[in-house]
Amino acid sequence: MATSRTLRTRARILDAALDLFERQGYDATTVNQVAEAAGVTPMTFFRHFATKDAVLVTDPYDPLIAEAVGDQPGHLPPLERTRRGLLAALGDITPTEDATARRRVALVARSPSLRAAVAVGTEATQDAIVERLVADGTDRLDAAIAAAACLAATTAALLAWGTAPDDVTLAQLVRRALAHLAPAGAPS
Amino acid sequence: MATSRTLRTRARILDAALDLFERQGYDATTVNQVAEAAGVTPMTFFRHFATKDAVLVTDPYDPLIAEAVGDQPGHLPPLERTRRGLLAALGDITPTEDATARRRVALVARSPSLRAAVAVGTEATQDAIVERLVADGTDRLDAAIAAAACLAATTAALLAWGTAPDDVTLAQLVRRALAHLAPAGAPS
DNA sequence: ACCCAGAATGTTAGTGACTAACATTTGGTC
DNA sequence: GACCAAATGTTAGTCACTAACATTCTGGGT
Repeated sequence: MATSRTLRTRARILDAALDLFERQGYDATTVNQVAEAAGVTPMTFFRHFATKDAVLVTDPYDPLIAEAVGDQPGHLPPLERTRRGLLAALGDITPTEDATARRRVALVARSPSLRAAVAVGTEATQDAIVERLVADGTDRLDAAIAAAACLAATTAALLAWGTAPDDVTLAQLVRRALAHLAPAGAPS
Repeated sequence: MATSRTLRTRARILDAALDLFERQGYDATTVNQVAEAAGVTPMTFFRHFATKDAVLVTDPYDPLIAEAVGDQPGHLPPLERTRRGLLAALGDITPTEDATARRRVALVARSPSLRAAVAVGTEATQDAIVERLVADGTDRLDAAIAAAACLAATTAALLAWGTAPDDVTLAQLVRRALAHLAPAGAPS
């Protein structure tokens, strides 16, 4: 298969980008610099990552999250249903698979333009949740409000994790964030 | 004073932009087109609006909101304090001052790139709230979570308002959004 | 009416993210 | 060793945005 070469190139670009972004800042680093450091043409960079920020911002979790929300009891109000769904999907997440996750999040936390990119990505997740709730009869606006609030709290936790001490777990912070949205100091 | 000329030019640019954006879409419209339609140089466009999206996205409400949050009883949990503050600041808002508000919001609701710009703007509001809460002793992460959740719900209401029937009030939707975050079906 | 700062606009030239169309190389297969 | 297709390169362009400098207005004092 031809993917092995692809994967190696992609990894080289990613390494070079992470390195340069950390050393001189995201905004101060051009795609050309990253490409050159990776021994590659700028054009090739964009063939592997659709945008400059795509190197750092990726979230393929949408379908899982929407499913987890749908799995919660349908008689609950949308906010609580979403909250429990997110808790189920992310409450015990452990990004061991990707040791660079924290570096990426730390970079995102530092750059406004990157946080904007995260917001765009989050919107897709929000839409997925909304569609799932609407399918069960929830009013669209109510669903959007619930999803937006829960995801915003979760994102705040994610960004905080980027600059938190090493022994702090992402799952811990997410649980803490969602606990704030629990009905009146209620259980878990 | 020299501002009269400035205001007229700014208004011409704004009118031209709104018109073109509505007719051919935000992303499909270039700054050059807007400038030309306004009888002005692209450079002049940027002297009046720092970015292309600044024509549509502006929110000078940050200090008012932060103050309103600070005015709520300090013994309340941060989420409830923020919620009541936003309610006080926006719960009876009436954008009569600007008849184009709804057109602008409708445009924002249609374009992902514009929603990203809104997210960036909201971040400033969030920071203002967070600083105010932190000044009163709230933990920074808790403050960020509370502000993010409340503002996300509010933004969802704002975007919905853009495409809602004419007799629906922005204040109505904001109150509805924040009601979702009230502790256990509690009062107003 | 005249003049003159200073604001407002224009001009030119450039950077950086991204795209489209087409040419070239590379790696595995028969 | 020739062949096919994926991966990369090349070229040329668009668009948002910026900096430095030149020009034109506009209002206020004489």
